[in-house]
Amino acid sequence: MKRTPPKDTGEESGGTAPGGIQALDAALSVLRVLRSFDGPATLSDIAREAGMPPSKVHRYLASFIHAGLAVQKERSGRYDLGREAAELGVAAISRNNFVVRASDELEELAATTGQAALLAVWSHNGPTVVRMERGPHLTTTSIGLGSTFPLLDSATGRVFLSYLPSPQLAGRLQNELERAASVGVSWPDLNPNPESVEALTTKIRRERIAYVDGRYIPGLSAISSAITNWQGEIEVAVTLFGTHRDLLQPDSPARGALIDFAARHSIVPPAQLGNSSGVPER
Amino acid sequence: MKRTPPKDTGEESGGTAPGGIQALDAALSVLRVLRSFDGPATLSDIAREAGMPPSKVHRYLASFIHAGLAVQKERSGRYDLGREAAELGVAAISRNNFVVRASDELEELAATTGQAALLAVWSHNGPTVVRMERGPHLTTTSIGLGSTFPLLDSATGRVFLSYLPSPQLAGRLQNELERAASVGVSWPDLNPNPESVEALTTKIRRERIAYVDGRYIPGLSAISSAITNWQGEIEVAVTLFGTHRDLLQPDSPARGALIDFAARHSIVPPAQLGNSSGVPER
DNA sequence: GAAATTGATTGCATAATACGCAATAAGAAA
DNA sequence: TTTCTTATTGCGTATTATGCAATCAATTTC
Repeated sequence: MKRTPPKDTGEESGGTAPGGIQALDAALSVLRVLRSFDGPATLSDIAREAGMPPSKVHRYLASFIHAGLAVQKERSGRYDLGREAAELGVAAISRNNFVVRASDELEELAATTGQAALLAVWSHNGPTVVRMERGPHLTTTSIGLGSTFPLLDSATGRVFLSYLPSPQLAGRLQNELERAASVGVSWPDLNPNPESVEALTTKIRRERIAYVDGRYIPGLSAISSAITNWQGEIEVAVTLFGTHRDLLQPDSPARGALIDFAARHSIVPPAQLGNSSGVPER
Repeated sequence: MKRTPPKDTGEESGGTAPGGIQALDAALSVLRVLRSFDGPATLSDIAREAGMPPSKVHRYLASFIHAGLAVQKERSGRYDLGREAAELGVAAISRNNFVVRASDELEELAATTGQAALLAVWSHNGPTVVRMERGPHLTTTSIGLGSTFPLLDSATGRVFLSYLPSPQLAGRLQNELERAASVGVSWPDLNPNPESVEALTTKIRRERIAYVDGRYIPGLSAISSAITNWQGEIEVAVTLFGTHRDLLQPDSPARGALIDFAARHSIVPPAQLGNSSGVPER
């Protein structure tokens, strides 16, 4: 009796793990499906979404229930995440440090993109560099640990501009807008007024990438992306910079790698918890 | 060649699930072991704790890594919980009605009290921040999503100290008591010994408010209260914090608002169902 | 209320793979 | 550089996960 061949549909969990256990891979894809529902789900819903026969899914769910990761509601018969899922997750949250985890892989990001890379967090002085990898080509730069950036005139600053709640930004943004207006500065993609700032930040959040069309530091190009938490707030900005303007091209490999890096280090919010849009109210 | 018979040692995960999948049961017991470490662990540590051969555990970990539930640190080779575990946890928390309802009104609490506000749930690493509102005045803080707190030296920790059953607290409390005693630390309202802890927790449960007389973080004051379920067990701690020490005054409006908030989000246990005092047996 | 339909759960034969064990590779210590 | 320790991988086979059908349970229809 032949087993059905593996489905060729693009599975987000990406099929089987080399050196892993196939049954476990399949089971974990079921757990992921269970997680992706907004709330309790029927066996047939789960099986349909997982692309598996209900009897197979039922056995996986039996084990998840036994382990406390899932529960079956008595009245409706629906399955939901169990207490152990919360405990596992909160343990993971308590061990998650966005800066440390991004730092662990920053060297590799710099190496594969061929750019210098930095991490910045928000501080009293604005976006502040907390970690930096020089990468293969960077020779000299004044940017180093502790460097800060303006909000409007740097890729990193624009990322914070796009994700921080207004109260945190207010004074600093106001100062920069006034300064730019008083010396008649504007950018191809930004005029120093609130409407233009709003349009730019909407674009940055949509595209998950920021840059400055023009130059912050002569001879340097930079792109930046946000690592966000489950409230949709920015935790760290990841920035690539180097001397080649092709870094700014929409199809540059580094750009894709950066967006991917930031996404891999972000924790996506579920629909219900707080900000359903994933973006702080502005 | 016979497979080794199942270990007769009392496995907390309770062996195999009727109607489940044995490999999955075993793998999930490994995941539970990984969770139980305070941080990254070596393969041999995990295998020893799980009572399994390292090669078997390695294969399970390969699948967990593939699914994003675990990561292996490049430098140390140690294994830790991954991003998918965190996202699973956030999803599971978002199905906890106590957390969801408190989250829905957290922003308002922060606004009306003028303080930053946070929600913390218990994890293996202690009280862990799962939700946070910065409020009108907080600009920078090292407290963020995923932050954990000590039991004795934080308002949030003291709330959990007052409501969690002793077995859950035992190791962590013991460590903190020993550490405080060894460096000669004490607080105006707490000496590092069990009797003093008992008196403090009784007071906290009576008043439904906890704070630290002294400072956990210099310049920050915090008060915390428990949201409890129908069995009188703590589900979430709600904490207000800010830079003004008047937050700690017994007549401060924020204090009253916090106690009211927690009470409104708690379920009063029915008097006829056991614990009429609403306190878990200690 | 009975019959039909739908969804959940379980039994069973067997194809598939999880497993133990040993070998190999990689990393750390001397 | 050598030795020791830990992590990872190969492989034969014993074990079990699986597909399919049957059974059970719940819901819907008449």
